[in-house]
Amino acid sequence: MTKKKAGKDAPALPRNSIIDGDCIDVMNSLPEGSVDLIFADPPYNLQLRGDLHRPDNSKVDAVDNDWDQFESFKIYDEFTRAWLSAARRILKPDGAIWVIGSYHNVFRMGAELQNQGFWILNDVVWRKSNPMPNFRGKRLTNAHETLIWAGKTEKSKYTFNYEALKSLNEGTQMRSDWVLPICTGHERLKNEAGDKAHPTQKPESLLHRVLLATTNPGDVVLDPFFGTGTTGAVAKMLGRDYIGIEREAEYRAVAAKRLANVRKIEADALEVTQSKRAEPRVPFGQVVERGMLRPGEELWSINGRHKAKVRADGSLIGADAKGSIHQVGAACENAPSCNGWTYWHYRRDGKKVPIDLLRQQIRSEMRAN
Amino acid sequence: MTKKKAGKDAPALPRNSIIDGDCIDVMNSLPEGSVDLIFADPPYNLQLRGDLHRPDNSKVDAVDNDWDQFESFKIYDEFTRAWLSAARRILKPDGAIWVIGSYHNVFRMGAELQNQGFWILNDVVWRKSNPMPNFRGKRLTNAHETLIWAGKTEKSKYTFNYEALKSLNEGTQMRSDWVLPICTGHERLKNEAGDKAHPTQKPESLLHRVLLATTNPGDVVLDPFFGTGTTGAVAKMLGRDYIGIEREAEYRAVAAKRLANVRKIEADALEVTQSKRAEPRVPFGQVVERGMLRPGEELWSINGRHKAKVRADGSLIGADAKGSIHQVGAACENAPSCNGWTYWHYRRDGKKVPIDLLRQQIRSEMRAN
DNA sequence: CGGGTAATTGAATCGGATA
DNA sequence: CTATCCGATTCAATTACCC
Repeated sequence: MTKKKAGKDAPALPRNSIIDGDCIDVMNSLPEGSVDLIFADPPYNLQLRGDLHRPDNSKVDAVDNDWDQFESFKIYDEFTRAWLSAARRILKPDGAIWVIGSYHNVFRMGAELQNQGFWILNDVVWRKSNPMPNFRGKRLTNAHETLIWAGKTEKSKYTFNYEALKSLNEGTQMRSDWVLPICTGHERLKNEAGDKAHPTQKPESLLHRVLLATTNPGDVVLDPFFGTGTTGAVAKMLGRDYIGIEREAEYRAVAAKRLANVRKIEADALEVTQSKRAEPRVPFGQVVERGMLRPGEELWSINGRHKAKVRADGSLIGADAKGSIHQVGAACENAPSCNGWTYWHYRRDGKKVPIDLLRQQIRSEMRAN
Repeated sequence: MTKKKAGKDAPALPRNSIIDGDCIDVMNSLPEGSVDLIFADPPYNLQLRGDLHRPDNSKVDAVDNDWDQFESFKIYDEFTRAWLSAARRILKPDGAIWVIGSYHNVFRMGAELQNQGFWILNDVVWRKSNPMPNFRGKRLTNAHETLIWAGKTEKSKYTFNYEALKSLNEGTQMRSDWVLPICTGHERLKNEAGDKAHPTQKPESLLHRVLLATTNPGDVVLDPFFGTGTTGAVAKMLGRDYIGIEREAEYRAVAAKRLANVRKIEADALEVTQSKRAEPRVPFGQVVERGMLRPGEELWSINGRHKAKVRADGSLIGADAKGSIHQVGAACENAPSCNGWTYWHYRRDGKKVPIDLLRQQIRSEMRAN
């Protein structure tokens, strides 16, 4: 009989399977110290009040599932403590965990990770390239989610494939902010009725980066909130073993079907070609924020016939119009449109300088990283 | 004895000054409910070791081997609880707070904000365009810090200059991820020895965006960890009043010198793009009263599919409904609500004109008095 | 099949004044 | 406190539809 770390009733690790049940119970039944990586996307505990409509009067399909309802922060904290503790037990000593959340829950998860002795390695920001806007104009567009990457302990010799991520990032060090689109189109799984199969399906690109960065082929990746199985699909594709835990039969069915169709990809095909980065858009407001032009300063038109004053919010106020550098320029010239960047000039040392020079300066700083 | 909100020893609010002392003591001495906005950049865990006392008042030794991680968090949490509680007391009912931190402390601050009843409005990622690289290649480049923006309570009617931020972003609404460079160059304050005057000086561009977004001219902005006074400098420049609390004499001296040299920008450059919500309300009945539309005249929906007749009391009567311009519009579109001003059009010279034009005319007459 | 336009949709803590 | 009414408010990406 082989020596094993778990109690005698602990089953062998059920690699590449989807387990039915509550994730805390299931994890407690698995052998201690047996999993290389855990990726967890738990309920966010959104506290939505009424309905929300878009400006075109269509209704936003909210996440109102029972599994996201908690009575209080205290109840949510107890839930977090329980599943994180169960997750920690089954991690190998050099194992690591990723959790993802929004401001509703991520601070509580992060604090509890620290309380339990996990060692935070990075927090990572998933910057969504196409987030849902803020329809009422009452807050900032909620354009990101936060991931936390933590080792089981401070001493854990965690896996980090530095070079792989560097090449993913066109040869420069991967940063803690990742720009990736949300999961839409064909990748978004639908049920028979044609509706989304799961309200919060994550994009495969996100898991691809996580698993490429922090696991090796053959590693065991466990996801306690498996949903429709994005973690499993990417793990299988990348030659890692997965274990999914999911208590909703409907999600398990979708995930099982999905996983059956996933092909492991060849090692040489793993290299991903990143799309070329477009020249970053620079709003004129940044020129003001950065103090390159001062609110109240005057700009002159390229022909010298018009002037306008810079305001603190990056808008201009001219003789007859106020608005963006483009709008006010167009109004001055009585033209349908105008490139404000080349139209407006400021004075330095008696010379007229196009504001586009300031934009170029910002862009070169951005490129320099 | 008159009833007042602050304790009897509470002084008047010391606007535009830098106060010497521990921020918890100082805030507790200020009048309750008197501050519009708090911006706080508290010290991190590690930096506190030499400065903090344990709950039993024994001094924490920086090189104390008994200092374990758990106790470190416990003491940091007590510190966070104390200063956040003091901050909350002096906020106006509709006040708000910003805190900034990294993964070392921001999760604990966020959780405590929620525990105390602050209502998180957004978490904001300051994405550094020029971060320090991770030299050892063991983790991701730590390229961001996290800010949390929270109202004093869920019900607080917080200030948010939506249009101004939209303007800063050249016409599209501002997102929760902000790309701004770190504080370097001539903006970075140096001491006599030529070293940086403060280890974590924040860029003015960051404060510019925060204050432009969530305060109005004349508001009181308090910073309990004032450091070299970036919050005060930007507040003064933008015509807001500041209160800085700082216990290190060296930082206070640098901040005082800095603030003396800050010029407030002119009032007209401070004006910011206004929301339509600020415009005075015009009842549709005024349009009829003033004879701009005659009772009996027909209006057409924006899509041309519905019509309705104007009645003498400023209500409409359509095919299936009667009532206000908004109610009849909503009924026509089978929508939960409708802005009748932009929905309904009248005919002049064969052209369809939105009735909102008539409202604008009335408003401009009101402005002219 | 192509090209252009319209429609759909996404982890959302999304009013405020007046009676 | 609740109920009612006015009226302000969206970005990127994909898919569907039409000619």
